[in-house]
Amino acid sequence: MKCKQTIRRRDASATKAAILGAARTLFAGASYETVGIREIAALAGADAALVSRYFGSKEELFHEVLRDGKRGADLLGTEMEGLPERVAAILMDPEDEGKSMEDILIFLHSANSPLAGEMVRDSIMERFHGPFSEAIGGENAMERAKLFGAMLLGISISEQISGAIAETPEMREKLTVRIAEILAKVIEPL
Amino acid sequence: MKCKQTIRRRDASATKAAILGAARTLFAGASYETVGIREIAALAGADAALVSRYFGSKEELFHEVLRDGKRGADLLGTEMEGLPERVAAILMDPEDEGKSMEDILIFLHSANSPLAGEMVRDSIMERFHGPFSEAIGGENAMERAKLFGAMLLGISISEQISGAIAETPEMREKLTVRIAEILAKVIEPL
DNA sequence: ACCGTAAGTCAACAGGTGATGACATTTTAA
DNA sequence: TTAAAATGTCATCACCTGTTGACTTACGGT
Repeated sequence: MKCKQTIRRRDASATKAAILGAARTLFAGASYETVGIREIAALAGADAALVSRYFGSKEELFHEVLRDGKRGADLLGTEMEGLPERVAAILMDPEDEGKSMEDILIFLHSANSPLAGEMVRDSIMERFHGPFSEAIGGENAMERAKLFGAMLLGISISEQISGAIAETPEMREKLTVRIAEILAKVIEPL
Repeated sequence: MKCKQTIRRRDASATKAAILGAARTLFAGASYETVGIREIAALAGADAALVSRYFGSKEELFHEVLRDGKRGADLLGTEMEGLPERVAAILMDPEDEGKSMEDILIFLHSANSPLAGEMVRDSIMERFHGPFSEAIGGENAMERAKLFGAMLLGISISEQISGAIAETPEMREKLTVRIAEILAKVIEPL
């Protein structure tokens, strides 16, 4: 009697979504080569064979994860007024745990992968640096956008690695203000 | 007639050093699992078997690479006067190509590895955040040191991924000043 | 010059990877 | 109800990984 506990009813699109979500989560935590198909399938509660079946290959699955991500502008908003404060608040939100910055973490972990690297670098340009430098506008917008991205990246990955920088709520508040100031300085025209 | 071009004379300590150097270079560019022993050996101009033989295992080799790295304080100096300017100059130096920040890149790429992650996180604390927060001193030194590290990390990895932010020498100069200002603000007491 | 030992090479291993095709089961439609 | 289509499972493949042992080659002391 073979009977594996199937949580959800047979539903191709639902399992496909579950796999995509699991892949997103895992790729945010480690590089393209480190994350295995079986691992993704396990987290999604599906069979490993379905990953290849539904997405064609691991590489295409990863591509789909990238396509599925939010654009930087969607996350941060295009309204420049109060942007540093908004972003700082997201970065320091203890509930968030880097979920808002998931795309950035995915970028980071696989940007140097021999197989997925080029894909990632294109995606960074198209989905982040591009729209964001447009939102900033003015002279040297791209340079300032890249610097801004570098800050987000640094803080996000640092928190993922070493845990939250701020431990107490008061410290968090102070740091939020500080980071907002820094980000404002980053965007400031050169 | 088996005759492989042996560049250097037979010298165990020299090959060991070559392997260590190659490993350092490659681990700065990709994660612990992504970099293969055969790849390391090829770059070092040695046989793959020697890697395991001389270092015991890939894990121990990686450990050695970490131990071999400079301490953050060595690289940046403990003299606080003019530190932001100095660091900014290193970050924007087009000749450097992230070589000074190699340790940081190594940290970054393998910090989330299931096998090497813990090792790396310990190393970050011991070799970077620790001495650096001591050098900064004052209240909330650790928090400011972590934020400082996050900036270095973000800029280094961003440059490695997308190439240099500044393309012209003038732009580079402007950005160096800007980054120095930012770093100064980061260190500033909370 | 020779021989022992250090240094390097090669082939093979066990285990893990992504991928695939045959099979089993559930769902849907007639 | 029953057959066909859709969905999920399993066993297996070829390849790649880190590691090891047996082998060959080169060096240095006598």
